Amino acid sequence: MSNTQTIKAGRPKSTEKRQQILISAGELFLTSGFNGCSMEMVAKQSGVSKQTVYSHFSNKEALFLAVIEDKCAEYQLDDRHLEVADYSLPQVLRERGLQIIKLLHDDQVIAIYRVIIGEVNSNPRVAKLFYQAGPQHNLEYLAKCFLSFAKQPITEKFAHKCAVTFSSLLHSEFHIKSILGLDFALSDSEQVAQVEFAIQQIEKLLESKS
Amino acid sequence: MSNTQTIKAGRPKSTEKRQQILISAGELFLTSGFNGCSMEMVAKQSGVSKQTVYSHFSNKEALFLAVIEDKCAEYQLDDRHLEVADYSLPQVLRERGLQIIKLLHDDQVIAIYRVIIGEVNSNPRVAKLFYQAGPQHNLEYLAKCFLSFAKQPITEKFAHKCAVTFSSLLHSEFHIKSILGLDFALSDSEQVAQVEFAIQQIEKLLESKS
DNA sequence: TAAATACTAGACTGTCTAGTTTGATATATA
DNA sequence: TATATATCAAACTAGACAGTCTAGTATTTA
Repeated sequence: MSNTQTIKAGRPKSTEKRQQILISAGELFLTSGFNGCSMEMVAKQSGVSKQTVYSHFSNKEALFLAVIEDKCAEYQLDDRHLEVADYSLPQVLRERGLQIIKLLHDDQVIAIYRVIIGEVNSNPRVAKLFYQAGPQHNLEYLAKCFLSFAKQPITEKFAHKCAVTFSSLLHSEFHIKSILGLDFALSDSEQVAQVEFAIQQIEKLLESKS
Repeated sequence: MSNTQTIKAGRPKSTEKRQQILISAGELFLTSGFNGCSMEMVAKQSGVSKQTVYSHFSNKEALFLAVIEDKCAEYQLDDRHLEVADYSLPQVLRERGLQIIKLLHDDQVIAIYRVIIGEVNSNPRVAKLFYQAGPQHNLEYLAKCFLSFAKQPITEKFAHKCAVTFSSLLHSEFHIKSILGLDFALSDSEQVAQVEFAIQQIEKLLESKS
């Protein structure tokens, strides 16, 4: 294999400019949507010429994809519960559950959902990428937690069922409301209550299986 | 009050044409999105001149709103369980639950979610209208069913909690997957199993309260 | 210094589309 | 029949925007 950082003659592309373009495009895409923002606006907001935008990203779709990849990385939750041996299942669910609810309350995250859904027809690949990096990864992680921390040994399939159920109960009704731009925000105490409720329901599910 | 069907001189607008425009615009909006279809395309597909489209709907947004209102009416579920006295709660939930899951599997319904979410920024009013006519109405109806058919008397608040929980369990993970354009479809037997699972969980919830 | 590439500013092309206008024809009421 | 409105077809306006091109300047390696 050749060097990934191929040495080229001439002036190198500025990574700062690339980063600035990604940041500005992120802001614009997430507030105005894919169609609602032009390459002109991206260039202006990043303090860069239009040609520079095109030199870093071959077209608008490529820029969109890069922005979404960037956002997925930025909003990745820590997957560190599995490494701590002396956690109990409720503790893990309590912590992770609250993290998830907080994430779903973030304006940027809601905007990502919205803009990706708005582009499903023209950019199905982006939707898949987002789903895998976000919701799916999260479900798989929850399933692993159930497998590791359940008192009774359980099957992978049942662990996944628990993960989906827990996740559904967390999302409750507020998630779709948030995406639809309606009033939805839970207060801090409501968020905690929602997590506790989900944990209770999951414990009943686990009991009925043992 | 004056007559709603005000008599006007001259040739009256054709209700058939109006209907045909609504149908064609519906197809186009739902398959290509709001930005993905032009008034030109709507006119052509309805076999009508562009001017006629504008004579029935003052602009593209008004047409969009009319289309969504139309679709909301078209996909309204029957609210007839409440009128039947000798239903049991599980029976009601079984029937209504399956109706809901079937509805969420309908391509048109999924497309409606998608196009409305894609237009939230520019048309928040449409999103609200849709939510009220669809998800919210459904939750309220479920809550009424819980109030009417629960064996033990329950509070309105708890009935609502049951409705939201039942609904969340039905939507499970497949709803967001469907909106994101990913593989999601449950087989008939999986649909039934999902409903039964939700009912079981709800019964546990009701027991723990009594 | 020479060759190569990045970057800028701005003009430019080609296309698309919401909405209007026009002038002719059709269909309703009185 | 006279009048009012609907409908059609087609041209038109006005603006937006993705992507290209140009010509000059800046920065890098060899």
